[in-house]
Amino acid sequence: MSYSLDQTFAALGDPTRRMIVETLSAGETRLSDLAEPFEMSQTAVSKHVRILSDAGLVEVEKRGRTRYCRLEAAPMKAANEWLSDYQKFWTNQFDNLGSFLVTKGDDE
Amino acid sequence: MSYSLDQTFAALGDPTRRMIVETLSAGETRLSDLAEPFEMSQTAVSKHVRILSDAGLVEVEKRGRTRYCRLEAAPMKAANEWLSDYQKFWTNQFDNLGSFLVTKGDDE
DNA sequence: GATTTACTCAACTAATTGGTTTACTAAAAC
DNA sequence: GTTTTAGTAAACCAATTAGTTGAGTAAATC
Repeated sequence: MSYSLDQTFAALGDPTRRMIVETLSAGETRLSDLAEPFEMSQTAVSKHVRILSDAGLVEVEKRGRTRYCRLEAAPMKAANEWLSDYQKFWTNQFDNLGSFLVTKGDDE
Repeated sequence: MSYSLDQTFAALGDPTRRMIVETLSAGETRLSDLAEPFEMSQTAVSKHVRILSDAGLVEVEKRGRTRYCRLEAAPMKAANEWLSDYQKFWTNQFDNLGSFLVTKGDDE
């Protein structure tokens, strides 16, 4: 139910794996089709998918001889929420001295 | 100006570094003070800060013999936006078949 | 039933990571 | 001016990562 932010962030810190996630956002995809666009062996892509599935970001289902992969976005929610806590630091550029506290409750 | 998502996500995929970010969100902190709560050498913490600063997440300023660290949240914005693209996959639990396209434009 | 397809598993390699210690520099304090 | 403080830099180590190849299995096709 709760996957670690460690695994989620680390899994997403690789361009191949983010590409896989992007592909899967279009819908369920066969492992071999996932691997096709990459210039690396299917074994390598399979390992990436394994890391994503260990992180809870991908579900792999075996039907016949084929592995179907689909996105499981739940862990991304936690990552997104963790990041959102820092939104105040990038929306306005405060002087990074905690001065944002003063503006708490203001409307624009 | 644009730091890589690779570096941002990878940097945040470590609990020590996320703790450092959390600490820095309270305001500028000396490197030695950052290191204090961790059960590892200051050198190790210094390396973590280096990774955060390479990722653009932390600015280090030398004043006298002391290094002052402060949060630079800008790269987190990009990471947050990347994640937000997948929000539709965790807000309602669609059957991961792209069926959300049908509901585009619905209210609630 | 032989062949092809879609994979996994195991073994290996090179590079990176996360940590250590020891030695050094530079600023501050005594 | 000696000592302490705050830090870096270099060398090292063990574990992990990102890839490879080669062999094997199980399902589909011919």
